[in-house]
Amino acid sequence: MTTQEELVARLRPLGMRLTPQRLAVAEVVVNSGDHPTVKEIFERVKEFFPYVTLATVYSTLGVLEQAGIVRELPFPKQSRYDANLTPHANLVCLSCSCVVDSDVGQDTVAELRRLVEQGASFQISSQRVDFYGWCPACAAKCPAPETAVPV
Amino acid sequence: MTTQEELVARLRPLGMRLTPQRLAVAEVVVNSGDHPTVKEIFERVKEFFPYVTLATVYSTLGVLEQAGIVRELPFPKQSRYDANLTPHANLVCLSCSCVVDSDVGQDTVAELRRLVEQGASFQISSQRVDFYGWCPACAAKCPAPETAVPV
DNA sequence: GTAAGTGCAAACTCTTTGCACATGA
DNA sequence: TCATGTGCAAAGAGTTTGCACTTAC
Repeated sequence: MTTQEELVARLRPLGMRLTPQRLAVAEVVVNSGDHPTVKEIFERVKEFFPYVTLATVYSTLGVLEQAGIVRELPFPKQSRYDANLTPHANLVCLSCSCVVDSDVGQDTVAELRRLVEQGASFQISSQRVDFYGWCPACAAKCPAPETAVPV
Repeated sequence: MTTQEELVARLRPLGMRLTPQRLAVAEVVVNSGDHPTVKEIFERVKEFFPYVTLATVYSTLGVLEQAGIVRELPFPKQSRYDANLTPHANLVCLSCSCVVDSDVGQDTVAELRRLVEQGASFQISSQRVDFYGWCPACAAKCPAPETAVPV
């Protein structure tokens, strides 16, 4: 949980203008355990700023991404946003569409990054690691279908 | 390099109707070392079928994805398609936008998958691993910018 | 005070859908 | 033969842009 004060302390040095709307967008993404879609971010911000528009949300997300605070995760039809930029894996449920960070594998992702950077002579600045499948709740409900297409 | 005959042998058992357009789309994606965008696939298929439409290309890509031949890789603003469904890492250049498979790290990706599947009790059916940065050619041209946003 | 941000509306682009004609099996 | 695919056109949806008013600094 990141407080508004902590967020301000983090964003101020970046030179961006801090408006209440921007703080709200940042707070929503940073404090969302899930990886919310733009529409979800919009809805959550609207609870505090009923007149906020999608244009402002998109604009702010772009600013926050440039500042290195969040990153866009394009999915089919829409993007989600992740505030965890450290090496990790996302778990994407093909049944309920929930997306959460895996709480294991971070070291292996970091190791993979080093391996690829050296072995492929490719200068890496960031990464995205997704695993698609079924979360425990959905796996319990229904046996895995034979054919499943990633979200 | 996959020949049309090999593709037919692979697609026939899947029960899908084999039209020349579908074969052309499949051939383009399977034989593209890069991970072409829908528009690029469209343009390449048009060399052989000048009257093909984007609707047919989209439809065919959906069929091929359901059949487990290709997978969609959503990027900001557009999707690319990958015919390599085995565990591997993609290298995405933030400068020239080229996307290629890493020729190292496959074992580590597979190991990471096992690790996550066991540790997170998440039933995995597929994965996407991207590293964003600068390909050797672009890294040589320009020093890495301080701030870079993933494609 | 002024450069930059917001809300609103329109525009843009990628993707999907509906339908008549064509075709693979 | 006939269920399914194709081409064409229009619609849908996510995202971006333009602009007058507002605001952080």
